[in-house]
Amino acid sequence: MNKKMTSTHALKLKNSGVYPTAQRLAIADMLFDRHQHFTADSLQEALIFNGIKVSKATVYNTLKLFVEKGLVNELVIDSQKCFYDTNTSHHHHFYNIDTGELTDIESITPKMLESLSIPEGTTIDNIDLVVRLRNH
Amino acid sequence: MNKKMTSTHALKLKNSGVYPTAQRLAIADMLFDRHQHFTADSLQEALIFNGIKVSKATVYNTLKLFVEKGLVNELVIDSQKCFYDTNTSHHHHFYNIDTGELTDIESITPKMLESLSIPEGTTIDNIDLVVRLRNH
DNA sequence: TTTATAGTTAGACTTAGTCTAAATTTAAAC
DNA sequence: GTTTAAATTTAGACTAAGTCTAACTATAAA
Repeated sequence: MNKKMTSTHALKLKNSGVYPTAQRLAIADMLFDRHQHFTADSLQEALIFNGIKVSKATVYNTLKLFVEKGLVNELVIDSQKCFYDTNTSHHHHFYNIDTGELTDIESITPKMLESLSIPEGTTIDNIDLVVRLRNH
Repeated sequence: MNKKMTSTHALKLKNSGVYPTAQRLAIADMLFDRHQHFTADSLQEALIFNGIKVSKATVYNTLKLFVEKGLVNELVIDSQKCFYDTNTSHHHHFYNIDTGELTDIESITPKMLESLSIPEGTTIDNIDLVVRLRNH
């Protein structure tokens, strides 16, 4: 498993113009095998749990770099901490404020918004739509 | 101006089940005369600028209370700080990540999303749609 | 007036994230 | 292989937003 995966990830980094250092590869290995949501903190914990020691500064630097290069997306879901998503396709989110659970709403269209079907046992607290602009 | 306004705001607080203390009224006077976007910090600065001394704890407590009572809305626009909005009607936002400018998109319908007209001189960086759920 | 309750306060504390300057790694040149 | 230069990583100090606590103050009710 590891040999092949690692080289795949190394290639993925190189193709995005990211020099594949040991730490970046360790982080890529943690993230890119499946789509997932995580925070800087949860990522570092997972690394440490797997015996990989990476400093906080490197975790933050690497995430910033991966976001710049389009390898992960930044999610503004909570005002207190930043979430990341390895699913970089255009999609949206359910966020359960009681459980903290974050799940994808794949390929929503404006029409679907009208009759959005939500997970069982939950009610909508609010819907936030934020259009982030840049000056050009 | 002040006598009438103050009593209007006192009434507004009472109607929402908020006991109108001096500090809460001072905050209500700052906020409710017009719809506006603000942070806990900018609110406290504005109060101090107007010679009204209110502690940080009270600013946070009061905002939490006002949110609970539906007098202001909490906006998750930025992962670093919480924005508030005195416009509690259902609407969405443009957020200019270069200037920090936050403006309303009033009464957007799913259909309007398809052909959203954005402010001159800007491009869309991303659109985040978050559906916040509660367990019931 | 007293007493109980609610609200306010300063400042210590927490948490997420940034910054800095030194140490390490790597690539390239010799 | 060594040396050198550039990029990366690191620990830990620092910042900013927000929470907590325990003392103090104001208010309401008896």
